[in-house]
Amino acid sequence: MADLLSVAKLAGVSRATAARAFSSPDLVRPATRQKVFNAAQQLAFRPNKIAQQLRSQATQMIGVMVPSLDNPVFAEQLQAMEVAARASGYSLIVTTSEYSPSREGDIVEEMLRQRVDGLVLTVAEADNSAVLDKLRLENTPCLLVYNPPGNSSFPSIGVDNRAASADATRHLITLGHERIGMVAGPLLQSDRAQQRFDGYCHAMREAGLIARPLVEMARHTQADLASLIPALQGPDALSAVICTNDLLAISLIGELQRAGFSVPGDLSVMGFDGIALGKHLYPSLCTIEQPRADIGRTAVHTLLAMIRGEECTPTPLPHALRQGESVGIPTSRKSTLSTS
Amino acid sequence: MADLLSVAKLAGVSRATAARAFSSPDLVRPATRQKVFNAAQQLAFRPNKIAQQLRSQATQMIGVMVPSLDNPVFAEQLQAMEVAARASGYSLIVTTSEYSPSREGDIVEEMLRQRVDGLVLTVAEADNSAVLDKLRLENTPCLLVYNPPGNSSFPSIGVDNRAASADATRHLITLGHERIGMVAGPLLQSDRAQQRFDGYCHAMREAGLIARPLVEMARHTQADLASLIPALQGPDALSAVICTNDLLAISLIGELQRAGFSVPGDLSVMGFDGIALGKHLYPSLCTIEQPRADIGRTAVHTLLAMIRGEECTPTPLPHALRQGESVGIPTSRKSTLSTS
DNA sequence: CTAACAAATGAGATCGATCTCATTGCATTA
DNA sequence: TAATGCAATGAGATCGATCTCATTTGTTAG
Repeated sequence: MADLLSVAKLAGVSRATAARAFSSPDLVRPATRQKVFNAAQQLAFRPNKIAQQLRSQATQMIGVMVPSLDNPVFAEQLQAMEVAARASGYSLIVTTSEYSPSREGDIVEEMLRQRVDGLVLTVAEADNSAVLDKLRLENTPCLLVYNPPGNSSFPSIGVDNRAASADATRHLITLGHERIGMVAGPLLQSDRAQQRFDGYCHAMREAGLIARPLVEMARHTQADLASLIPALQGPDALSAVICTNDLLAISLIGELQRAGFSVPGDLSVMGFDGIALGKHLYPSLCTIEQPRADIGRTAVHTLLAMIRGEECTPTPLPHALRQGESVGIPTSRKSTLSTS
Repeated sequence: MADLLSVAKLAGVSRATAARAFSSPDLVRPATRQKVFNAAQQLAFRPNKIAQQLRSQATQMIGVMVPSLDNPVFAEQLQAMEVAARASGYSLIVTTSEYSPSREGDIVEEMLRQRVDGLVLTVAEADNSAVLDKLRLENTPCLLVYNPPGNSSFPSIGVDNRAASADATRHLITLGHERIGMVAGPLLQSDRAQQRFDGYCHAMREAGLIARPLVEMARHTQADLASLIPALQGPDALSAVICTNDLLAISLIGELQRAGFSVPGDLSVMGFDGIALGKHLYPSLCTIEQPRADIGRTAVHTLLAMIRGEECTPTPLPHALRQGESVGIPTSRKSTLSTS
């Protein structure tokens, strides 16, 4: 590959002049400039970013780590990040931790060696994370996404999980539900799940209702109906559940229907995340919508500000309740209404 | 950040020895090695990949371009690629073209400047692509994913779209469907959609049935029922449709159900891609499963082989028909069966 | 005890672009 | 014509790691 030196030679100028022709054209006489450009064209010169990065001590690269791209929440966030980064001249190095804290460490170390200008991470547990402990000692700007701000001492982009979950719960309560449960993946799989459970408990208590224990599924994004069945029977049977993520909710709805239950007839189901697909299902998924694209964009812009050396204290982004057909009026209430 | 030189100084050795302590430890006397390691530890030395890359003329980075991460097909492929790449010591620079050929050009140029060791691309149209024309003149290894091999002269990883689509069609024909249609996004949005239509036409003709014209939806992954309604009415009403991708199929099913149609009662719907979610819906999505993770892994391994200088002529990966509840026996046939 | 050879280490160049500082060139003015 | 000044250009150092080649140290045999 042709380098600047060969371009300079062909143009009959020094490296310095050739470099200037590109980076500060007005410092070079038009005739000279043209000679350089012609030579560059002829040799198919392509500037070497590696050399620029070494010289300038900046890579214009952002390191991104998400748990998994198999979950549309992260993929959709990443899509927005990529567009925003590119618009600012930055590239993304994308990695996935597969929810494994040990991999988190290796990945971040690798990115630091690559001298990324900044990091955007979604870690398993922000409050108890070896990676973050290490990063606190570094001076590479670092931003969390989806992880609740907590004590991690890193700026964080995302919604207020606790409030959002409480809103979801209140929505069900307003519709007349009283026996509401929460369904999650393996316990404490993520700090967000924990916060969402807190929000649920809070809203239940607030309404004078009793919060049920978390119903744990074996997998993070796939429901096994058997674990839930007990809670759907007897006098205390749930009339509604909130799932800690949309994929879980969608698969739960599928399982319920396949088993002959009606949604929302027999059970109202809410999700959490607001992945795009949810809108197009039937019944459409009632869920808490996290502004995924907005989160991605904001993350990039906030990180770029940090890289520029500005102080940043991001505020939580607004969540929204997305109405959907997967939630209805509880059966008991319906009969009450019809007989009144 | 501490560099090798300061480590060398602190250890009281030359740069060369310090470097050797890391890259070829057996060339350095154990005692010296230890001195270097101690100094490195003390200064929190972290090797600078940029310098290594400049020196070695290799980045251990793969440039990846997909149309959009909003479609789980690409996200799931990318997830597998990332894991495979990391396992081989490579990192991914991830970009999205948003289905825009002009952006494809900018993105690839940017990656070439970054001196990625190789490229994995999914382009809009492989047979008529400005980017690929340019890349043919470069010597950066390049691999296509999902794009049919065609005349692009680049190795390509993916399934045989034509055969897969024909298989889907035959599946419906075997069940007794005769009035089968195909639903796609905006025409020729991608070469794959075209091939899938070809396969459908082929299988129809083969069975002595008439292939219907493609039903085009305004958007690539979202169905608008109105465009399809005409084809569902009259004596020639369709009994089954194949969608060119799963998202389209899922949203079509939702729209149909919402409008009071039964799936598969009134219309059988097949998808194409095999995204994970399809299995958990009710009705579960009958679809052609592309081995997305396998495609991602194979892409990485094939590209690495190309980078090593090996010749590669990848063969299409096997697709599979995934049975699902969204497809059933046609009503007419059902009555025939029950009366016989 | 020293020649001969191997092991260990160091000096300096290299990868490609860019920055600083010095120098040349040209024009304007006294 | 010579002096002053700015515009244009070049020489060389720099970023950090590594490779080649030369040199030194250490070891063993004669």
